[in-house]
Amino acid sequence: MDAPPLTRHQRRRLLTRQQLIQAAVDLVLEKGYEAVTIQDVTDRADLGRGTFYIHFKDKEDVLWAAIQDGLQETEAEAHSQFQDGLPPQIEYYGYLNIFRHADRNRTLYRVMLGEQGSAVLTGRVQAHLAAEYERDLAALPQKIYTEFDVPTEILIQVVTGSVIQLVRWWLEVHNEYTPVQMAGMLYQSLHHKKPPARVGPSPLVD
Amino acid sequence: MDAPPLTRHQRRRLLTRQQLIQAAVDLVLEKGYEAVTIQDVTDRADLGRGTFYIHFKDKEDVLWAAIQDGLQETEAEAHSQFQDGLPPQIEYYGYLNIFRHADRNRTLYRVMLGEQGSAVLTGRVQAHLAAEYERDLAALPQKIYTEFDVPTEILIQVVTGSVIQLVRWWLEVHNEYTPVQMAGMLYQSLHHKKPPARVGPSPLVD
Amino acid sequence: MDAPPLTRHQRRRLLTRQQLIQAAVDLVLEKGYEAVTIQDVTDRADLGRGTFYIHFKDKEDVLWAAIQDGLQETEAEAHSQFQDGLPPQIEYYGYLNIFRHADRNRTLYRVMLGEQGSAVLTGRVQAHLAAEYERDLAALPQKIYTEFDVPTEILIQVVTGSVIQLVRWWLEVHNEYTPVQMAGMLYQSLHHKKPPARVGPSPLVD
Amino acid sequence: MDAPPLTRHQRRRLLTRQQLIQAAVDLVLEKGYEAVTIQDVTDRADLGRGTFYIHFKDKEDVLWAAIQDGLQETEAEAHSQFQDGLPPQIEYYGYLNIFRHADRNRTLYRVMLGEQGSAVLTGRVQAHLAAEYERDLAALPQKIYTEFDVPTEILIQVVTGSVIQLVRWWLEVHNEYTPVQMAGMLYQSLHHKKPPARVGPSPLVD
DNA sequence: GATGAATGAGTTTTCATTCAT
DNA sequence: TATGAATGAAAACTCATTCAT
Repeated sequence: MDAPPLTRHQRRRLLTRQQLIQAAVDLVLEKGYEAVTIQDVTDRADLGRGTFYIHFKDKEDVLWAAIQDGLQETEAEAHSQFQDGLPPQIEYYGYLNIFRHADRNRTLYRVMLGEQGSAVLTGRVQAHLAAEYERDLAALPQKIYTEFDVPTEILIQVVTGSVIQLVRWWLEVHNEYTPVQMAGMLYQSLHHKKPPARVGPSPLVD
Repeated sequence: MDAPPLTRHQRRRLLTRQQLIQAAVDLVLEKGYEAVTIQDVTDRADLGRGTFYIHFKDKEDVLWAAIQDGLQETEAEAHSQFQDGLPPQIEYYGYLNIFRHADRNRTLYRVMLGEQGSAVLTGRVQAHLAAEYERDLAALPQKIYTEFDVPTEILIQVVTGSVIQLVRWWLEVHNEYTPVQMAGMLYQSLHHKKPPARVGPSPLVD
Repeated sequence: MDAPPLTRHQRRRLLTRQQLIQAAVDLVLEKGYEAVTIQDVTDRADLGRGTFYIHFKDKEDVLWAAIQDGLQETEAEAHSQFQDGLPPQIEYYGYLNIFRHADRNRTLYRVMLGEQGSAVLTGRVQAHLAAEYERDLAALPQKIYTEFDVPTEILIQVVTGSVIQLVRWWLEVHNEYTPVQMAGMLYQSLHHKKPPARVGPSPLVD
Repeated sequence: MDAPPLTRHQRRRLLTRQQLIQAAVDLVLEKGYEAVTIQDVTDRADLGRGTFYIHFKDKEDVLWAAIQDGLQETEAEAHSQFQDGLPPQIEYYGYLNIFRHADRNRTLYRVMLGEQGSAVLTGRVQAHLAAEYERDLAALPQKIYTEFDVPTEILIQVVTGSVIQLVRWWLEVHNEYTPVQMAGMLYQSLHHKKPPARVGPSPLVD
């Protein structure tokens, strides 16, 4: 976990890569996935045409790189929060984590999930979330939702479908809801229970 | 509702149009929205290049035409069913109607909702469903879901997100669930109640 | 063998094709095979960029089309000459036929055989000549050259190698030899016999 | 002829150069002259991109260097053989020398003469052989071939064309002929005489 | 209305080459 | 000397669209 010492060459390479990713994400949000060309990206990043191909294969490749960075960060945050035991109503905190991360990375999330993005990439994000959710469910001691005999695979689709659509709507449509409110409303809608009361000063405050 | 008598010319024109729509939908499912070209479509439909432009403006235009036909048919079916009063658990029958129609138009629904389609078009489908759902909700005498103080706009996102994702999953992943089972499981997941028991021979049997 | 009546469309298509072939051959002679681009060709033929791809796959494709036309014509001429019996010293007339045709199609032959052309295409020409020569040898009543027990496959290489190199040299280097002289000298070199004397007015005069 | 003592630096430099030449020749045989890029060469030689330009100007430059090495070696061998007087049927030994050297450098010769190579380079090889042959002819006391009054310049083309085509064929097509057999058959074909009988143990045995 | 040859703008992609390390 | 990231010019190639028939 030590930060590996990077040569100047490597640092330069990494910077160029980040510039390309940033330019690609911004442009997709502005013009829509299909309308963005590789040339747009290199122009925006102020790099030579060929430089793109040193780092990425095509448009999908850059964006998937951007998305993976985002997903990884979300997960890392989630896992770091619950190192000493899971609270009841764990799902609520899962939702909250997603809304918070989306709030801090609005551009990326709109590209990941929105109409400006690519159906293929959104599909991959959904599949990724579904897999992660399934893993988390399997790790839980008590089974949730099972009172209704609905198979896990179905529940996963319902939850991921709801979450993704709600985040998309939240980021696209003008509204004043906070991440805490959004997570609470989603929790209520799906679980038919009040979300945990906010008590005292907390690291989870938004 | 009377079938208007068509001239030979009109019938020929309509046939050409249908051939283009069918070719476009099939090709999008096979190669993905982005990869399909107008030439692909006319080649598959066995028509001249220019013929396309007599009927449609561009790729999006044909597919949106296909989708609108599909959506219109789904709604027509739904509304014809409940002409003499709404049953309790009306939502269940709404879900069921969608799954049934999707079952009979698998290719079209996969193009409408799946990864092969276009994010823009799927977005429009979602917006369409959301608007329709909102209309239906407003028309209902009793408010549903309101016990939890979740605003309608949020509920609409949760429901449409769930429905779309579940239909998508159902059509893409191999599974043996029937439309009745799917609607039932979705109803349970969202409403936390058993779906209506199936009683006797019924026009709603799948 | 009737000339098929061509529609105006087909005639136009054929003309465009010929324009592309002519432009390609001329340009290869001027700049060399490798240096010629598709754009050069369409510019020279005064046609749109994309038109090329309606007719040909790539550079090699146009040139091979040109070459095949040339080879076909040479063969047709040869076969039309000897319809009523083969003269003695038949090889001489074969050589003569080639030099005459090359003389009338200097540009094409220089592209086919010369340094400006492509090694791949020249290889194909050689293979074509070799195959044709083998066919002709097999059809001859008396065997030639066999006094030395050199296998046919070897002789074919010696003859085609000599012919091609000699035609190439003749077309590239400034010299005043006529086709009849060239054929005579080649015949002497390979067969160690005087070529047939030229007697009286003859359709074979150059 | 003394081996000059090389510094460590010079030895390293020479090795790099040889690696580039070897990589270039191998790649041309594999993919064809046109398809090979400088990057292919440096990748295959496991060297940095820029290194190429320290040693060579371009693709043609490396290959011509390789070819010159080959030609020089062939000539050196030829001249070392006949230091104490020319045998009769000297041409036979010239042919044999070429086939032997080609046999020991099959890859290089296929690149030099074959379809995978460049028409320009093959042209240069032919010109080189022709010049050398002309020099050798001029040095001979007795004139050969002149019984037929064929000018030397023509004979040179016939001989070099035959030799090159025969070597090319021999290396490309599967066959079991030895260099001695090939030289003998070529000698018979061109000179219409038996090649010299092989007598006793000899340094010329293959 | 249907056809399909021709168009040429727009993109992707490759590659030789440079240059700071 | 060797490196390899970056460059950007140059080509290939595709495709939507037009238009004469």
